[in-house]
Order: sequence, then C-alpha cells, then structure tokens
Amino acid sequence: MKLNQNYFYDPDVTRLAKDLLGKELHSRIDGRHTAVIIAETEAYNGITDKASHAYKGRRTKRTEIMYQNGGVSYVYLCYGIHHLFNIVTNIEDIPHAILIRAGIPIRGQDIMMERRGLPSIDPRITRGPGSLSKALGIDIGQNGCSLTSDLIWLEEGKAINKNEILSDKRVGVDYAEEDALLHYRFYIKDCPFVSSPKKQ
DNA sequence: CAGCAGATTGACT
DNA sequence: GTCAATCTGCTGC
Repeated sequence: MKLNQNYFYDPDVTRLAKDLLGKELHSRIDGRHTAVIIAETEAYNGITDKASHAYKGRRTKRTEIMYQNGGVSYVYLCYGIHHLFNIVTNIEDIPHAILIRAGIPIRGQDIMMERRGLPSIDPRITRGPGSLSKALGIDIGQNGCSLTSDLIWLEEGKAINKNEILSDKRVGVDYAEEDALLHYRFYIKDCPFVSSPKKQ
C-alpha cells in the first residue's frame, strides 16, 4: 500500500518523523528496485529551527525545494561528497523536512551491497544518512522527486510499538545553540541499523 | 573573490 | 583518535 500525498501534509513534523519509523522506503533507480524499513529519522522544523537550511526563511536554489508542498524529496550534497535524503512535509511555503538517517534492507540487498562496495550484508550498508542514500541509489538527480511516483515512494510497512521508539538530540548540529538540544531524532530501540552519534 | 564551516564517511595512525 | 574529500552558501574585504 503506497502512502498518498495527504500523508505528507501533517503540520506536526515531529509526529510525522516518529510515524515514519517502520514505514517502507522504496526506490527504483536505473530500473533496479530496492527498499528499506525506515529505522531512524530527524525532524527539521522550518524557519524557526536553527539547525535547518531554511532557518529564518532562507531561500536559495538548494533550499527552494523545501518550500514546496509536502510529498517530494529534498536531496542535497553534504561536505561535497554525501547525498542526504529528506522528505519534505507540510504545505507550500512551510519548509519542514525529515532526514532519513538509517534503514533495514528488505529488498534488493544484492544491489545495495554492490552500490556500497561491501561483500556481505552488514549494518553499515544502510546505517547513516550518506550510506543509506548511496545504497538506495539516490543522488542529486532525485532532488524534487515526487514521493508518490514510481521512482521513489513509501509504503505502509509495519507499525512500531510506541515503547520501541526512542528520541534523542540530533546528530552533527551542535552549532544550532538551544535548538541543538531538542529531541528531534527518532529511532527504533535496539536496532543494529540505527546510527550511533558516538564514533564507531 | 577568498575564506570558512557544514544535517558525513572511511582510511589510516 | 585524526584527517582528507570537495560542493553549497554565508561573511567580509
């Protein structure tokens, strides 16, 4: 069951970030179908969030996509190397986004192993936002892609029990002052695919 | 236009 | 634990 456009219009980005845990994220890039269960997310709460690229209503060629209606992808290049995949939420002109940080492979594992250059199934394949995007074949070419399309889409998946969902500070946003302390990161308890904020 | 920092990862000491 | 890789966008001359 594919999630429809209305799902992404929720005005509460943290509620949606929690709800995305357990959902299936599918991609068909170069005709190759891969999918993961979403295991870790981070919410970016619009123009008042110092950690967001859209803080203070900043609009650039790169961030423009976040101001669109919810239900599209926001892919951007971090540190010049890594493609980070986000889901744009809320309605037009409200730049909410949810970063997908980790997933559990459920389809096309061999394709992901090949893309990641790993010889066997290993949590490293889809752990961490840069790794996940690479495993799914997502890069800047998938920026602005509709999430109800046949290229990238979400499916219902399985419901995660509330007591299996933990929250914490976001990763890599210490510069965001008081907003760095917000518990906007959500992940599935005891899941080996969830990234650790500590050094490996 | 130069300099710098960042929603990161992986190789190496 | 340290560091390089190297794109986007902000700050300041």
